[in-house]
Amino acid sequence: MTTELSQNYDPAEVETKWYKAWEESGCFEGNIESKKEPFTIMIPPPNVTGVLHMGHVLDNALQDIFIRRARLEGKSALWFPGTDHASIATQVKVEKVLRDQGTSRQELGRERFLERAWEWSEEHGGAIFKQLRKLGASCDWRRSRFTMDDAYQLSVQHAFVELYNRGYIYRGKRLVNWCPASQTALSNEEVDMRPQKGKLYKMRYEILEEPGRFVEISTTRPETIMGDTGVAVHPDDARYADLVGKHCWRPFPREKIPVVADRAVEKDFGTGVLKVTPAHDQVDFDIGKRHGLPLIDVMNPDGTLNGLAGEEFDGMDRFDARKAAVAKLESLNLLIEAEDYDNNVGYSERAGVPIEPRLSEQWYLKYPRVEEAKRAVAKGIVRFHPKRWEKVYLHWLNNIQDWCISRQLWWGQRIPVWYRKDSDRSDPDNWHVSVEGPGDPESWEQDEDVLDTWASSNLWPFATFGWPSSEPKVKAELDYFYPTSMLVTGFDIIFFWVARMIMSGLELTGEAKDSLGDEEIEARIPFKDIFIHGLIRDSKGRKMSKSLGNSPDPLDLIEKFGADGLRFGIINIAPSGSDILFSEDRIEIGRNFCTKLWNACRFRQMSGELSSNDSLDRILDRLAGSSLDGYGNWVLNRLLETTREIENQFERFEMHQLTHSLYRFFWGDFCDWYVEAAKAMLQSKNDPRHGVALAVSDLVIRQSLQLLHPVMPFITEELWQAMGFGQEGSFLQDTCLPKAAELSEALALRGVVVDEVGARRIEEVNGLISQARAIKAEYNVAPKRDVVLFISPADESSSSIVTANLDTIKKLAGAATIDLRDQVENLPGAVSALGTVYLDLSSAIDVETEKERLGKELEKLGKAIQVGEGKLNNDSFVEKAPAAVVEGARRQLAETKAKREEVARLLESL
RNA sequence: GGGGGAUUAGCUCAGUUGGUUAGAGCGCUUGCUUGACAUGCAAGAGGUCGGCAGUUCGAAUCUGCCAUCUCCCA
Repeated sequence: MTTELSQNYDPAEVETKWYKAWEESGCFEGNIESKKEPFTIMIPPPNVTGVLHMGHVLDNALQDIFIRRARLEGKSALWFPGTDHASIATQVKVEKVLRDQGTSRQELGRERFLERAWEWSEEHGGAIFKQLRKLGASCDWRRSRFTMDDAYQLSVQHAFVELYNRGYIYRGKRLVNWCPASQTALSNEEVDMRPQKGKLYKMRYEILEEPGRFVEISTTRPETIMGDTGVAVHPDDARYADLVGKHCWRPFPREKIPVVADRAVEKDFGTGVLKVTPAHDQVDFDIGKRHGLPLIDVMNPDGTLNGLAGEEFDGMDRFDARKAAVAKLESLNLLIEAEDYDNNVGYSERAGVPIEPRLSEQWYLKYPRVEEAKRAVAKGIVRFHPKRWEKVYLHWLNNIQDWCISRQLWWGQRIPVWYRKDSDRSDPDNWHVSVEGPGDPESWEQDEDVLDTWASSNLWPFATFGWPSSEPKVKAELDYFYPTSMLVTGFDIIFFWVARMIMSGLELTGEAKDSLGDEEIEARIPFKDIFIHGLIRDSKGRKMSKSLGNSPDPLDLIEKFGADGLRFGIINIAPSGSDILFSEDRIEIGRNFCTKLWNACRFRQMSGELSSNDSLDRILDRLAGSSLDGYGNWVLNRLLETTREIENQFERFEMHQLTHSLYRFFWGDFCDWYVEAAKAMLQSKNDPRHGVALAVSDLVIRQSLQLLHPVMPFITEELWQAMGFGQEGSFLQDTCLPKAAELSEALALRGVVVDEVGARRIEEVNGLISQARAIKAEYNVAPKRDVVLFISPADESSSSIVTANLDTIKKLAGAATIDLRDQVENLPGAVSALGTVYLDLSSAIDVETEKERLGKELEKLGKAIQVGEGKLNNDSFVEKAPAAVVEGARRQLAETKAKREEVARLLESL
């Protein structure tokens, strides 16, 4: 079943064709196959209304690579897809639409708003799945889950109730990050610190006990003066020691407030005197607590000031209030100066407005299993790749703070708590917490709030399977697929998501227990390996954003480079660092590599029959009994090396070298050297080496396609079929990728022993060819095959290698004839490990050019000899270094010396 | 203030337990329509591996200090 390859590769056609065939055949479906080892990845669920961006391309290309590799290794692979409801992000978008339509969620009411949100998510949802298919993602689409699915919501409620009953969830009144735009609390992780150009105001408050004496105070937030309930200085600050215990006048509303001493005050900041506004700042809140200062909340939920701020400020926006407060200070002659000041201000990540520390009653989660979560990573039960991210993870866990999980939003999972009607909500006696709700609903009202999105997505690895249902299917699947094999995600959500999944997995996927042993940890963790990749930025290192317009649409890139080209390109530039600088130039390599692959196969098709390719055994049998030529041996040796290299990369999760290994071997070794060398053997069908060259090519191409398939699934599938490697109705991914050791053994079984020493000699032949080409280039001789070369071999064995490969050397160096001679005079020559190669020039040689070239070479060799001799003359090197290293150095030095002698002789002869 | 990371060719980056004369892609220069491929082929220029000290027979690699940049947390 072979097809002739067209002259050009058409990704669009090939990609559509194969994705359809794959999906229809069900080959992406992950099922329990008890004889196979499971390999599971849960997709980091994208926002339901999101569209594919470059970050998704990288993240999902990586997951697909691991999943497809697992299939080739004979595992039962499951890549579980789904989407996240993205509570605040989606609500913000829907509210914007409502605003544009002249209405608001408040006007619609909860029920109708939720209808609109569902409409929105159904209308825009699923788009990203179509895009992921274009990318080639081999997810088990049948299983796709949405965090707002009924079953998933049930899991979330169950988890809440369970954690509540186990004492991890409590209600608390404290300062939260308040978003005045969305009017909800946010967790610390949802707040971005952004540098701001602001003003630092210096003002003065009069001392109550000493009329006429003032204390100078610096602040960036004069609009909160009305909430001041104290003034603080550092206890060691001699300047103000006498003031502690006295009072000063808050200018408006005029009120006496105490001066307290507290270590939280920075002596060197501003005047060293801090106004304390406990209801509007975390530090002030803590100071207020220590000194018993009252809390005065002067702000409304929407960020306007309220009546407590005084009549003139009532209803004023917080930013206007700042100006008004400054003006008022000025009019009271209390403002000393206003200087420019750069500071960091917290912004709501989603709504993009400055957050407001605000006193509020919320639900908190005291994280469960913190100790075990640390132990899981410290002991290597859960492994980060690259490893350094475990430091970031552990550092966060060591400084962990309770998590505010309630959100004053509507789009999301409603908190399963009911309060007795018309009663005090702060009193737990009036609470009902359950999945089912109270038996007499008419006497209760449900908490209006929903849960933080991450409080539902942290159950993703097991809730997707149906946890905590006791259905046999759910149990069997969890038994088989959980813990999942790995997680692939960006470093930016290690806190948001990764750590929280680990803790919830440890707490919820088994019985409630005081502490967990290592074996229990191993059974409960959500995944064993965490592959962390960087974030994609533009070529100047800026974040990709719609407003900058520096974020390319992946679908455009797919159109331009092909999905395979994009995948190869993006993986190729994704190093293990934290940022990935993207530019189109840098992924061209992917498209070019596809073209190369295509053409190499096309050349193979032109070179001979493809009729006996349909199994590895049949190809190997074609090699049985035939003696492998030098280049065949060399390229098979490189094939085995490359296969081994890639095995190691997958074992170690070091993907940054993957494309380099594949590229170097297929392009740099196979195409550039083997195919070119084989052309000599393929010239005549009567050449006994003809069949061997075809069999070697087929073996290399077959194995390469398998190795490349995880990175470039489409083109490899197309070529696999076209080259006759496939069998009717089967796909590349259903085949078994032989390991290097297995392949080597299978070859040996047929009497083909790949020999490394012989391979090294071919490297030397290549070196000689390069030298010949270099001389020709130096003399501007066109690389045609009409020159005459002379070679004087370095020794007997070199002579036989050169002789054995003479037609290849001719072909690759571009020579009509090559004569072996002992000595050659007055011709430009270059020295290689195998001997000296000379270019026969019909005209006289350019002595000056030649002198310069050889002089440079001589200098280089001289330096190398100095280094080598220095080492070997050093007794302690010879004594202490490993014998192999010393031996290597000796051999190297001898070779270099011989070369230098030869170059010196050439120079002399001029 | 606390913690992480980076610094290697013009640019973006490899360099895995320290061991030949430090590599790749892009860019640059030169020459090639060699019947697989100009999305290509060949040759070449370009680096005192941020600085200083230390450990070692041997350091881009390990340790310390310094400098610059960067990210995260407060």
